[in-house]
Amino acid sequence: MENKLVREITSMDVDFSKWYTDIVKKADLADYSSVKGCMVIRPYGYAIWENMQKILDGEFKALGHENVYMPLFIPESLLQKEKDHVEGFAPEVAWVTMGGGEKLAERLCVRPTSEVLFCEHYKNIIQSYRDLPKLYNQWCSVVRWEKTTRPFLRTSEFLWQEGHTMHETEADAREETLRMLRVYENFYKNALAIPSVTGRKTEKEKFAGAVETYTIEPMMHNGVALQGGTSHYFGDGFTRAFGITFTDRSNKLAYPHQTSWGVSTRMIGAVIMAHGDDSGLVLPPAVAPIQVVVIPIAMHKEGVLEKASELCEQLKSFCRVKMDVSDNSPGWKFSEYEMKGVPLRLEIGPKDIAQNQCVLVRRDNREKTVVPLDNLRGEVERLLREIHDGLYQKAAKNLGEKTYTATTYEEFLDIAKNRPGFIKAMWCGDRACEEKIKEDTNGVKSRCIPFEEEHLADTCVCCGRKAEHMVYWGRQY
RNA sequence: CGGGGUGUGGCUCAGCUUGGUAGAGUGCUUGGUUCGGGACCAAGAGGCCGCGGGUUCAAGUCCCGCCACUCCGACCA
Repeated sequence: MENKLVREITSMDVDFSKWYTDIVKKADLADYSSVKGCMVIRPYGYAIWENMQKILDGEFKALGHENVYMPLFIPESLLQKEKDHVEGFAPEVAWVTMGGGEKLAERLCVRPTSEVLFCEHYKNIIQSYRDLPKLYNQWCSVVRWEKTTRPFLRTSEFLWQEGHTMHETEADAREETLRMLRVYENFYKNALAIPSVTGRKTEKEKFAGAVETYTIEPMMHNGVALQGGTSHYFGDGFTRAFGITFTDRSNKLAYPHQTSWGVSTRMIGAVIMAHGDDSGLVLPPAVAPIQVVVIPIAMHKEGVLEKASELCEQLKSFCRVKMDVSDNSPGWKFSEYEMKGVPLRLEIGPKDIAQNQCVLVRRDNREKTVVPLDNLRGEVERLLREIHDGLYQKAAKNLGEKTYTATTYEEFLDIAKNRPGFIKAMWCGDRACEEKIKEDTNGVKSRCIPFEEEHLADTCVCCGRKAEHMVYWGRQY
């Protein structure tokens, strides 16, 4: 990478946190608001979210899911129907106690997640096995009263989707749980160009009320993990608590098996921290609001604007494009769109026009390609694909290089202290070891038990007893 | 929730030690010249100095309280 061209952005090696918030602000993704812990998502940031939504929504629907909308408020009595669930969420919910100037008979919480609302509704509409599966999803915002917040990564209110499904059998529900995890994993890979470690959460880390929680854990540039999406299998715990029954194929009453799964605007944070550099944001083409920015050079010269507009029209037929005809100098524009992470820049000036060509510059590595105009579409499509692949490979390399193996506790503590990243190590299955590790390392937690475990040793890295599983460990946002 | 830091035109900050007319750079507006890596000239607009109290003839500056943001921990998607 050349010297950074944007002075205002703090270098990521100097202060990664500052670098992150600088990008959020300088790339016009979000702004602070007067509501503590809440942010304004600005048009450029929201456009990224809309692209993410569009792709995921299509995947959900292709698998038979239907979108619905549930209420914002949950009566206290409803939230309390499932014991583990309420214990998990109660500490971080916001309560409404007044309405129209009068104290409410029962206070309402602002939804932190909507399991109980879906259950209440499913109770009314499920009678027979013929009504199953029920595959609902909603796009909405939820509120969790966080103590410390950071734009996109952790805000008091955030946008997300939550899928809630009901199934006839445990096997169906378990299959759905894993199916949706795969949807997330593929989305991270194919749309966000972010590789991740996936697997099952330990008892200690799983969702409040779930039987199993599966997770996708991408690694950020600095080696810190971000819980990127989760998919839960609930068994029939909620359906029993809510009295949701159906008549099964043998004419007996049965409880359906349930799942839920969600991803949030946190994914924007993941994109920033997985791909960004000292010049700003770097967006994967699939979700970039602008995929190609057209910069006319020497706009006042005859024919330049006309040619640039013509190219713009041509590009519009197959990608998202913007032309900047503002009065700023070309150099200013180069920096501006690098800061905003636009994957490809197209420069067109008098010299190019004379030779019937233009210059394409990649955001990720600043590589310039001179392209004959006859071949513009092919080259743009090729470069966008290569940028995606390049970003994925770079992130995969980072994940590989920052994943360590520990077979002794000394080794484990040494890595945890000195090398940011994931640690693969054996574990006995005892929660006490997770707690001890977290305490001894000042914050390293189990990320997940991967689907394909390696046999690294016979004994738990922490206590020395017989090992049950291989676990990925790491710090998280 | 504990510990630190910071709040002054849109943004980045100086001024505070030692109280005495509100500053710079950048951005913005208008006009002109420029244009292949953050161009230049000229003229303008823009400030309850985070909020509230106090001390003083006089507070951006000193004292007390609060709030917000931010970093490091604890907690959590």
